[in-house]
Amino acid sequence: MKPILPQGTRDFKPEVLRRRHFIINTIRNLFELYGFEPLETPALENVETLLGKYGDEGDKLIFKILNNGLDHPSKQESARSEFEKVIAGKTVSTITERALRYDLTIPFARFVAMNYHELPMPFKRYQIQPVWRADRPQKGRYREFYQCDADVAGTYSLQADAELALLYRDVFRKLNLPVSVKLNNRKILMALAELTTGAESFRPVTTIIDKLDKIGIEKVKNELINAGLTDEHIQFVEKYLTIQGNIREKINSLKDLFKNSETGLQGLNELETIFNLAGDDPVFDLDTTLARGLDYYTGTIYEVKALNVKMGSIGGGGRYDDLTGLFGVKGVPGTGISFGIDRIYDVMEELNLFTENISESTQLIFFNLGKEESQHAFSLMQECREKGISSELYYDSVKLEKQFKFADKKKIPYAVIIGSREISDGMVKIKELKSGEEQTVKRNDFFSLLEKKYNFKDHS
RNA sequence: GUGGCUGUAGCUCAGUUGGUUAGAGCAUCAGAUUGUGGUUCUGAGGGUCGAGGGUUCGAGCCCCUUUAGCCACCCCA
Repeated sequence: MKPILPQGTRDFKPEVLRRRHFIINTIRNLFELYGFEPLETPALENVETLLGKYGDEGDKLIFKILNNGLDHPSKQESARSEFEKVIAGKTVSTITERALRYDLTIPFARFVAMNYHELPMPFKRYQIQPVWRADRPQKGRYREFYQCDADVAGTYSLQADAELALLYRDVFRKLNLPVSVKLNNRKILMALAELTTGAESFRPVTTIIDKLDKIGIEKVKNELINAGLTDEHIQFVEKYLTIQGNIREKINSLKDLFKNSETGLQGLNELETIFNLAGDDPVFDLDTTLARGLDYYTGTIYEVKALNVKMGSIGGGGRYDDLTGLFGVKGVPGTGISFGIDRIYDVMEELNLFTENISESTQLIFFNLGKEESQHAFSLMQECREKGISSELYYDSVKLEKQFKFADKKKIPYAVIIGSREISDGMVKIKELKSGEEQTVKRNDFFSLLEKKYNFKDHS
């Protein structure tokens, strides 16, 4: 049979994985620095846990798992009739009762609801795991991809929101990736709906204005007309969308625009508090067009866009005042962000931001020049390993061309050569493979040379 | 779910208006050469042209179906 991957999934080769680990480690270290604790949840959740949490579109994209044992004779009859309901678009627990995780937030909410009384509150957790969506793959979109989430449960404090904004800033600063971290507040969007066609039109109006950067102001206005907004309303929306200036100026203009809306002013005060805490930084921006799709956001919303590259958002998140209500625990607010490391990887690859040494693993390769020679090499290699220097000895005594090529493929920076001549002289030869430069030293001086010239540290 | 583009050697790709035995570079393997050393030279293996059907004397090339990948829409990380 042909070896083949399911659509939208990927194998990660060593050099790719090293780069992914570099991104993940950067994020994880900062999560820890900010006081978040690790959590993992199962790949599988019960279907009911996930359904209805992501809107109608989201429900369609959840991978559902067929129950086992449907072929059992005693079940065949009911399975057949229940399957009719599946065809009709319903989800039936006798056919499917488990599904693959769609994001990390709902499983987190489920976890908090289940463990509320044992957890330190507020609970700050981070989670780095794959999620699955039955979307059609395209650029920057996979059916299996990783999310790195940091969420805070159990506080209304805007300090948490400010921390998350700073976390975004720090991660992308550390990755050397130019981005814009955009913030907005759902309350402002709610006020906008209230001041035009009423609160119930919140969703259609926000989805339309969210498209502004994609389709332009004229098409947005057309769609708003179709949605039933009057000329007066549209004038107001246009004013809102075209507010210019730095963050402070934008907030002031918006305060003026929403002076009659308590909700709007509240959202603006929240944003002001967050920006004051987070401090001035050109990465931050107040983006009035930012809406975000997920239904549960109620306050701050975030989105991260990579600069100078054509790619959807590489991070997003927001505040949700009722995180666990759906699971029966009331009054637990949450706020959180997510990093899409697959897209971050793609962007960094496109911008050539990975440094060469990321893919280095083994630092020293000992060439195998024969039975007796390799015995000397083996014992010196073990000394290297004891000193914490990652090293290996080529297993077979094959021609050097092969051993060089092996070293090249594994991106090993240095080769150690111990041939018969070196043995009889009590010497060791070390060669920097990139430059071809080589140096022969007494075996006793080997480690001091490594330390001095090649900057190897003794980690033992 | 809807639409567009693409599938030729392990990889990147040529392949003329349909015409004999489908090519190149890289990679792989073998040999020669090198002061035991990434070079160079010589040679070899490797293909159901994504799959199935059709048109034709004849299809890698034209038509239909199907599948996979990419891209766009929807939505999103």
